[in-house]
Amino acid sequence: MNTFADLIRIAREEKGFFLRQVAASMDIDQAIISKFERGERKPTKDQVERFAEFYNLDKNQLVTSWLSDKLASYVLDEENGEEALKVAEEKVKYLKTIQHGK
Amino acid sequence: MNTFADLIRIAREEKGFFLRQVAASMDIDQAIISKFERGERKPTKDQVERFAEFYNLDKNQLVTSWLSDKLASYVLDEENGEEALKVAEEKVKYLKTIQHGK
DNA sequence: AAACATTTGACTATTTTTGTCAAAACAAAC
DNA sequence: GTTTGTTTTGACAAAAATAGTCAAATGTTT
Repeated sequence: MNTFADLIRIAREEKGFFLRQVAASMDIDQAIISKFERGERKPTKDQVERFAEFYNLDKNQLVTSWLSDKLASYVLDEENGEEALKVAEEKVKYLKTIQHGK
Repeated sequence: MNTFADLIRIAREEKGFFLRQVAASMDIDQAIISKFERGERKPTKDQVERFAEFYNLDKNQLVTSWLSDKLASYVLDEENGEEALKVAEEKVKYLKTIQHGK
């Protein structure tokens, strides 16, 4: 259950990069990357995919981590958050059957 | 597994109101309510709560329906949507334990 | 304290979401 | 088939949320 923030920070430290270097390579302001690594800001999906490529991380895993972070923070202060997440799963399953069988 | 749209449309029809009447009572443009009832637009949380009051519906149930709609449509076209919803549940549970024990 | 890395915060830009309005579409009655 | 009444559509404006930029502040090592 890793956060996106932890995953990219650990990946960077393992490779021994400085923020400045990653920022230059990926063409993203280093202040923003710093915020990504502390979960203060959420990247776009495109950026997530580029991080996966840059650090050679599994793309699906990283996207799932990022997306679940967003969902969790989105519903965290909602009284019905957990219940809504469960119901949403059912709705997604249902909606997908419709899409397929259209 | 009802959508917010269905719930408020059915509630209105049961009470025999016209959009115009609901719009006037709730001070929301009737075009928007029409879109709410077809799921074309999502109301704010405040509006959801006002709908619950206006139609005498269970507030928690209506909010959950609305929130799960939003989550479902949010992840519907994401490859990792369903998995992310599950992971998000775990993250929410975890984050709440932290909040409590702070 | 010098040199270098990271974090913070104020500000702007961009994107997404919401609101307004008038006209178009639909339906029933006559 | 036109009048009356309801709902839907779509173009546009307003507001809110999210993302990006930059310089200064903070932290760390030597």
